[in-house]
Amino acid sequence: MPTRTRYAPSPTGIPHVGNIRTALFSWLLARHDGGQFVLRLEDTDRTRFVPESVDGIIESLRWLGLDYDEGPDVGGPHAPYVQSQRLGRYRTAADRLLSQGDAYECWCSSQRLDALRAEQQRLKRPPGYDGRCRTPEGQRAARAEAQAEGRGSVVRFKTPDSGSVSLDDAIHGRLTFDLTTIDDFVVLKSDGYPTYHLAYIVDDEDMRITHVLRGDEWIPSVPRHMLVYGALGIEPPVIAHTPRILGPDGAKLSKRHGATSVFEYRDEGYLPDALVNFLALIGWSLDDKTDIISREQLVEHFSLSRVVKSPGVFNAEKLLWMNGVYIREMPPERFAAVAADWLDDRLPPSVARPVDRALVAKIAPLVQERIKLLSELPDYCDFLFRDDLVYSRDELLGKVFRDRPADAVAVLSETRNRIGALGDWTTEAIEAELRGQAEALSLKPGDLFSLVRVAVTGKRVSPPLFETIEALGRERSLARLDDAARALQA
RNA sequence: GGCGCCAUCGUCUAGAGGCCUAGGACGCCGCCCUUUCAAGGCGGAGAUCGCGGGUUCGAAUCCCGCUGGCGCUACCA
Repeated sequence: MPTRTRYAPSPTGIPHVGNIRTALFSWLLARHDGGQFVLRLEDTDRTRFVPESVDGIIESLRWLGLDYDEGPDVGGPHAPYVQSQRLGRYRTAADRLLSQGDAYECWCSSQRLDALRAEQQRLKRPPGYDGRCRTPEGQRAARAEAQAEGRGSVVRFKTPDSGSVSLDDAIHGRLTFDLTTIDDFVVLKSDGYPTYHLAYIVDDEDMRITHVLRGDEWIPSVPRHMLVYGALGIEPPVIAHTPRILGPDGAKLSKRHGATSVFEYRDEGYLPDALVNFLALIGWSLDDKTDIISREQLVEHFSLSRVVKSPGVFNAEKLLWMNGVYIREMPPERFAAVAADWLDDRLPPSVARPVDRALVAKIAPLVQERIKLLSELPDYCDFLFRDDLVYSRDELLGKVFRDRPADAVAVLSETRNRIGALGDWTTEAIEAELRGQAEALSLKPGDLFSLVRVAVTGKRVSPPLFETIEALGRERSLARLDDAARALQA
């Protein structure tokens, strides 16, 4: 039987890195085993449904490279892959439970249920359905009230009053639950939609899912699920409860900890491969020393047996470091292409589009080894693509020329003349000339270079100076030296 | 309150009785390299393996208890 896993998010918002990590594990497992990965939308809660989130889910998987073999937009042999389009399947299952006596119709109002719960809490008793509709008399009375008020019924699973059920979790090992504390739970809502407890089981069975991976916040629901599997005569798939991803304070990862959606990471300039690598290592490891691991290696080595049980804190600094590693490891041509696209998107509108790809190709290797985020690109090299530099007098002069601006002007003009007279406009020639000038003026090389750097780039931090000047070209470089000198005289 | 899950450096983790005077990585601190910024190299600090009992010649590793953190406790997933 081929391994089939699925990612079954409910379309209620933008994909969260926590959910995505579970999706990643599911994808890795399917790919490792040469099986299939399925996308299914669990949209049974009409009150929380956010239509746009469907595109977000699909786009986030696409961006991360987690391709699926079957899903709402690509179809497949078990279509439809959207729960709201499969209501008949759940109705059939619920009817079977009803006819078998494993479930019953419950007509209790939500007001009664709320009041019941409040009372139970007040008495410090475990909250739970009291079973009113479980008895013919109770049910008759409740139905009469409901029909008088025009309310419908739900289908409730009849949980045994005693005994226990257990699951051999692929990550946690054997989990056993005492049924005495489990109340009768709803499997079909009054609007005809199923609850998660019924829907996922029916769908996984229909779709031949062999391995279910989900967050460990689902563990408390396991006994209910085991009961449903049993009543429906379904052999449970392998079930694995994955550890959760926490924020730095140990609480659930949320917006106040920083970015939580994969799109935020994409838009900040993280690389999908870096995020995949990082996420894979929260809760899973290859060995005692591997931290940079390719997608292919991940697929080759992934195993549920190496997934840990304990929750992991999202270490944003490590992700940042890792992204830098991935940027540096990109083939230079590829980085240049990515950089050009990024600059096209992010450079100020005043810069002509599309950006000069040849220029990008020249500067890209120099910035590639200095940035950790693609979003640092514009700051690092915008000076190459615009000529409207604004000089800060303080930055231009620095500490060295602070009290002698006239000297700085003279130095700038000499630099202009020296490199203007250069025969070869090469990095080597420019460097030799500037070093010669520094020596002639008995200036520390760094002091001269800083001044020239700000003049040419407008910043104190830039890619290496000589290469930068070469890339800028003779004409533009000379003009900037002039501009900077003028700015100091103004 | 009830039920449950988890527990190794600040963080991600390695560790499945002796290989551990607990390894790697991020971060942090030095030094080196250096035209800025990075990157890189070298070195360092950092965990009495939550606590207490057992079992054993020997425990981070097995058992029990405790504590702490977290989760669930909806006609949400």
